[in-house]
Amino acid sequence: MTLTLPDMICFALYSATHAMQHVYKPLLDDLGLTYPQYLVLTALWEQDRQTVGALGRQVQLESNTLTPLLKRLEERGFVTRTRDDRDERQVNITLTEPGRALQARAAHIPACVLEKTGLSVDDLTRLRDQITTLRDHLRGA
Amino acid sequence: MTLTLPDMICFALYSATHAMQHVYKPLLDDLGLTYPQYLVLTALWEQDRQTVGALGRQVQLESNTLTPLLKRLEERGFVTRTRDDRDERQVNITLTEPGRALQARAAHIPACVLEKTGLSVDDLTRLRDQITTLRDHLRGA
DNA sequence: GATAATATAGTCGTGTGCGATTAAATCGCA
DNA sequence: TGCGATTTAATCGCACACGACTATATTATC
Repeated sequence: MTLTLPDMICFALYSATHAMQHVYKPLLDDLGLTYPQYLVLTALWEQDRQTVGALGRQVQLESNTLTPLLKRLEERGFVTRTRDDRDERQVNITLTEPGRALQARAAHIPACVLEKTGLSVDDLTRLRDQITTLRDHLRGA
Repeated sequence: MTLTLPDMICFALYSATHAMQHVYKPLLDDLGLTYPQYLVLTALWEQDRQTVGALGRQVQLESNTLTPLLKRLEERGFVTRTRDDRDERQVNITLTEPGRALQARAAHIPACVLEKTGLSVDDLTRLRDQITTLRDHLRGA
């Protein structure tokens, strides 16, 4: 049995993810951020000073992806990367003042995206929960 | 207002897409295919001999992504790339015999993935339709 | 029939993702 | 205390994605 692309839930996810990033693109361009960089900063705005590993568990990325991304954020002056004194294996990521200031400049983004979805907050919340449940099943949880 | 990652539907999509690709990975490794390559072949199994542009409209990718991907599929002997005689701007992508044979070797994949989702076919169908609707809204349809 | 506009693939540069591996620090346990 | 196992980032190589641009072919307009 072979399904066609429109029948496949994997393709629905794949193409919806790309469409979502396409909506974010112009909004993030104004801040000079890529989409994964925005996700990492969102985690840091919620909780500053996290290790690479802790950030990775939140955004679901490994150090092989995060390390170069974080170096780029450091080059742009949004975060600092410092070895932990107590455990030198770990690297602490801390927001700089410009990095913190981005939060205010990004505050309008969720409403812009919500409007583009054409769905109500309730519908989106339900859909988000279903997608999250699917993801957790796939991850073997 | 700033949402946390678990609240964001964009992150639900993003992380679910990665989890889905993680499930496909070992299944596709057996065939020597990447996930986007599998999507392109799915389109060709449904309808052989398509132009680069037609394939791109189905999998939602541009020629800058498709051309190198299709060259790799050609190198592996799964497709041929030939300029159209009537319109030399277009390149026709055609399955080879090994490329067609892959369809049978991939036939078990949908059932394997379905099982990993832990959801019923009905639930998945409903979820797929909701995600597709969201995608089409985001694309401005 | 010449030429501007459009369509189609392709090229290039940047930034992810990720499997495999490495280097260094810490931990566990005899 | 010493030493193997584990943890943590980082490195490397490959394959997407995609914006910007290019080259060529076709179409439209006069």
